[in-house]
Amino acid sequence: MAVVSQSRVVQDSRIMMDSASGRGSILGEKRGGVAMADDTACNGNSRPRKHKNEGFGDFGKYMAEKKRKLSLQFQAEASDGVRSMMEDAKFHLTSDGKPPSNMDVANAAVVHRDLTGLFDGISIFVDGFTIPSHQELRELMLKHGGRFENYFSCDVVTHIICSTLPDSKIRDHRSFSRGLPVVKPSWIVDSISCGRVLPVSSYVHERIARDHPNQSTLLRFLDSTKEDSNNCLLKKDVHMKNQSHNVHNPLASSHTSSSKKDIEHSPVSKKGLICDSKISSAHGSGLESPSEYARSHCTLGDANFVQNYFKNSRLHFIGTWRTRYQNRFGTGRENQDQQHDGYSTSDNMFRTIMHVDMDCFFVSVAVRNRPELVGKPLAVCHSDKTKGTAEISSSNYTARAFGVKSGMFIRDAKALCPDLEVVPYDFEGYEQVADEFYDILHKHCKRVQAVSCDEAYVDVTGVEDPDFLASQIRKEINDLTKCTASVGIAGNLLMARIATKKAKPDGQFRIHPNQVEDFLSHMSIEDLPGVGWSLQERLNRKGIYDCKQLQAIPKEILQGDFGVKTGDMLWCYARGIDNRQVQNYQERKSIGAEVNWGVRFNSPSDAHHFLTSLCEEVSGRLQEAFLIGRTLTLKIKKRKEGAREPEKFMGCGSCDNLSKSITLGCATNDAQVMLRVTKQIFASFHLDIHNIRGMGLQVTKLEQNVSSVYTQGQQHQKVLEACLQFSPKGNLGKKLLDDESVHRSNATALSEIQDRDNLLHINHQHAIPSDKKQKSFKEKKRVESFGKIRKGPFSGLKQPFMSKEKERQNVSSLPHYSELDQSVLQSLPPEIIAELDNAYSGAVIQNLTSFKTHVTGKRFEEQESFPSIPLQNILSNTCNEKEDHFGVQSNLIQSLDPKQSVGRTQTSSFRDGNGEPDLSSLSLSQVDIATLEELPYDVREDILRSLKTHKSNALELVTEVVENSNESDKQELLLSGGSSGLLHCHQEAQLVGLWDGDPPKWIELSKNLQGAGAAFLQHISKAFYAHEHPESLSCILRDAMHLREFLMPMHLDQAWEESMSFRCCLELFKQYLLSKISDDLEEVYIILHTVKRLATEAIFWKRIVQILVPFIQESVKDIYGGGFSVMTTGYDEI
DNA sequence: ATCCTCCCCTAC
DNA sequence: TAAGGTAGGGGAGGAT
Ligand SMILES: Nc1ccn([C@H]2C[C@H](O)[C@@H](COP(=O)(O)OP(=O)(O)OP(=O)(O)O)O2)c(=O)n1
Ligand SMILES: [Mg+2]
Ligand SMILES: [Mg+2]
Repeated sequence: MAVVSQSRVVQDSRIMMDSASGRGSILGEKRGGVAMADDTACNGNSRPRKHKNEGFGDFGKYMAEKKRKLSLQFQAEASDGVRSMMEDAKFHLTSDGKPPSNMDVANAAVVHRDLTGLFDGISIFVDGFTIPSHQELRELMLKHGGRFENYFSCDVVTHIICSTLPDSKIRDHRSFSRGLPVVKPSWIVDSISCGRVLPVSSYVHERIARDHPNQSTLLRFLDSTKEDSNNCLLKKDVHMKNQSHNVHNPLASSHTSSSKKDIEHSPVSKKGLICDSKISSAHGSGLESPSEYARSHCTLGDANFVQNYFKNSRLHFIGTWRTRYQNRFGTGRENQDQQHDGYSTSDNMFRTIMHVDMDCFFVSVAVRNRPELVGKPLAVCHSDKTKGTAEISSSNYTARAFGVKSGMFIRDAKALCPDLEVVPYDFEGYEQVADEFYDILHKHCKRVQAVSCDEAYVDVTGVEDPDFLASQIRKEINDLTKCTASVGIAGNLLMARIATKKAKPDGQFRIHPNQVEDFLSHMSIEDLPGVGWSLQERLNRKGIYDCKQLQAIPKEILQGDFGVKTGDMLWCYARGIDNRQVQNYQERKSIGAEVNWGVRFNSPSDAHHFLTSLCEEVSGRLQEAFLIGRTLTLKIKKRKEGAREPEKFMGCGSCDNLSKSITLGCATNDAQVMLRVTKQIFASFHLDIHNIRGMGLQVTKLEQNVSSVYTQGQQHQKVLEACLQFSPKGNLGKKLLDDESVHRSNATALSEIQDRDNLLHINHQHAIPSDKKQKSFKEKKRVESFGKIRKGPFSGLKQPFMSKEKERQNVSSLPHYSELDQSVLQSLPPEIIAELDNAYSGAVIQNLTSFKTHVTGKRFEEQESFPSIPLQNILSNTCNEKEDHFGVQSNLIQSLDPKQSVGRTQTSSFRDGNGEPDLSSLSLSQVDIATLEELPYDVREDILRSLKTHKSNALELVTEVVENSNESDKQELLLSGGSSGLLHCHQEAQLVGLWDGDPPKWIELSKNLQGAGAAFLQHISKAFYAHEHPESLSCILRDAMHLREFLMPMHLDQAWEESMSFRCCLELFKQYLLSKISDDLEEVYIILHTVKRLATEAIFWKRIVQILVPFIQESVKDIYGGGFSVMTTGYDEI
């Protein structure tokens, strides 16, 4: 089931069409454009400065340092009062807070010998995740006379370095390595240790060596041209680990913000914008093959283009900053009051809002320790070329006096200000200063809304002297970061923001309520936040230039002209009204990645490779956020007809934007699933790949990925199996078999499973690839899901049951695709779909797409992209079963919700119409809790999982269930993690009553555990015994903390979230905290904060917190009522 | 009315 | 030579 919507061709309004953008008006009002049209840049005496590559590549080091600091800081707080231990801890730390790394070893060797020329003539390109890291390898190479290439070019690079090689990488290297040796990083480390360059032979990756023995030119050609490259995408074993999510390093600037303001402030008058002569004369294809240099810096020359690009993109840095911030400081959602949305929602309360923004942030960071630059006009930019098209990221106030602004091309900036000095990017510096900045803000107030890495709103309502607080904060920022910040203070976010503008640089400004009107009446509309290039144009066209004029327009008119909300916004803002609240936390609604620079393809396989990178990138980000999503949107920038190679180097130029989306029946974060869908969308465009200038992938309809922890993993599998196989009288079987009619809902819920059985036991075994041993965790999960489904003993109920005999017969061959019930297919979890899809080489997803497309009456324009199997086959084949399937399901719905007869829940709507059996289309409110709670846990779990659950929805529902449960059920349900009832499993049974006995049961249990949490458990076991009479977990924890660095699982295997040790840790805390909630809330508080601190350092703990906090919060709510928050902030306040 | 998709706009 | 990303708000228009 997939919805495919039709694409539309859209004009790009954001990225300026080079200098030609001035023509935007031709295209109507949605033109954003800027551009200094003047090509004849002044040839000022710029002092060329070698900055390139100096500022980046070291982000990891900052992160390590940050980690170390956090460690120490944590230590100080966690062991508070235990000074001597703290000293101990410090003593144990190495310089970077970790055990000595390979690099340390290598460095140690250097001390003894002069190896500065060791790697003379050797130039490496590092591919993917390595140990030592990319950055460390770079340093090692540079230090020892070698070269380090950020981009792959077979002309320069002599060795490719990489650690682990997923299949996909092998393929990449075949086409990209051009016969160069692909060696392990230890070759470098060992060579340094030995003081000579060791032969690569023992460091070569065998698989590449085997697959790819010194490829001849001919072979290479064949390899890269065979449409085999297409297939290879299907087979890629996607490993996310070497993604670039943690990377943040880079530079860049965009034309983006140049939109309105640049026009306004540009020395070139608005009407004076000049057409790009190249464009106006363009008649040819507009396609020029990139120069050798360009080639090596675009998608054509770099197998890891996406990753490398992001490492250097400033916009990527600021765009992804928020995620890193939340990972460090937590979501802060605990502090969220109830929301006031909208600009005009009435809110009587008088507030005091502070807006804090660093002055010319990137420049300030660069200048921190370079006093010699003070006073000069400065800009942060990748390039210092007088004719360059690199963008200015930030300029200082001296340079701004010349008109130099963010987003401007360097050549234009140089034209305005020939003395402009360029300083390089320093992404780790920005990250560090931002951390310090927020540390200070958090220290003063817990209601902080992070706008960006250099900017935040703070609600300081109730503070007696906000001006003093502002000066205090500014001083602290300046002292700590050596950068200046400005502060605006007012009664709402809008006015505070405006006040900051007035305050800059290095100042503060307060707008009292009675000054608002005065202040605004003199203000141009484009200075209103929210009014960009487009709105400004539209307003100007109506003769409106300042707020006073805007105020004269009745709200209804504005709403008619600009839309209800926008009109409201304009009306309110013109009067200084803004009732938005300071929001600590905002739930993420989409995750995406796009690249619109350096994108050039020569063959479909280039494009497919790029799509693969995008999918891996997005999949990785989803996984890091523990999210899955249902809708994939592919966005493509296509060279506009007649547009030439852009003026901006490797830019996308003037483009049409195409976009199309597909909604899956089941949310996913699997790169392979995403890739198939994405490739399908891509194919449907039928583009000449030469015209593609940019692509992006976005995932929406996000849900929390609970399945990775409980529902679809091994545990759940075992529960079901145990229940079905060994306990026919257990909940599940009993209710069903004993009393069908009474427990109809049970049966119907199970019918879903059963239907899957019908579908899957035909093929579940052959669907499992033979090379299981190298299969990923996900693969394993799928395998087990199949196992679960085939075990169903309820086959006699309604559907024909396939005997074990027949089952076996079918092992060797796939049933014809048309034998599969499409409607059942749709309701399968993504893992299973992916598995089936693999077995049918992509036909499943393709057909799900068409199925839904047909059913909803939408059509693809591009028929060819559609499956070869006639729709009738699918429908006719499934007709009978569908009746049952849907009928049964609708029974479930009805029984769940006897009161409501919402259209969707009616039987008929399931039978006819779109035939969508998707439980997820139900809203939670349609589910009758009373019925639900009668279900056995397993069934309940299935239903909950089927329901559309984003974030805490599932939890809320479960909480409701819990509230209505009897005490023992409640305890059990709670213990099992909120949304899963897994305690029947014998393994799970071990996790019950972890604190029973003396010593508590977990001590014994932890002895036999391995994996992520085992080290932690064993350490606190020791701490437990070290205490004569341990009175609380918090004191055990505190004493164990000085060994904290050993408690941080560094290498999590893929199944860590389901490992016994992880679950044991989780249960340990859950059960303990539960027992403390009623009589020792302080203990609960301390524990949660301690764990939350650990969470800043390791994903293991982050996950613990993610599960633990909402869970405990709910329980606290049960006992103390709402409004009682266990967590105040992510960083200790109070 | 309300939802959904496909955009555009805005901000950093 | 260069690194034009990311996410939310919201409007138009169609389906229900
Ligand atoms: N088009 C843009 C806008 C901003 N930034 C980066 C560089 C800025 O330093 C940082 C913060 O953006 P601000 O809007 O706060 O601008 P500055 O801090 O540079 O200047 P100001 O003093 O006006 O705040 O984001 C960028 O790279 N490109
Ligand atoms: Mg700033
Ligand atoms: Mg800012």
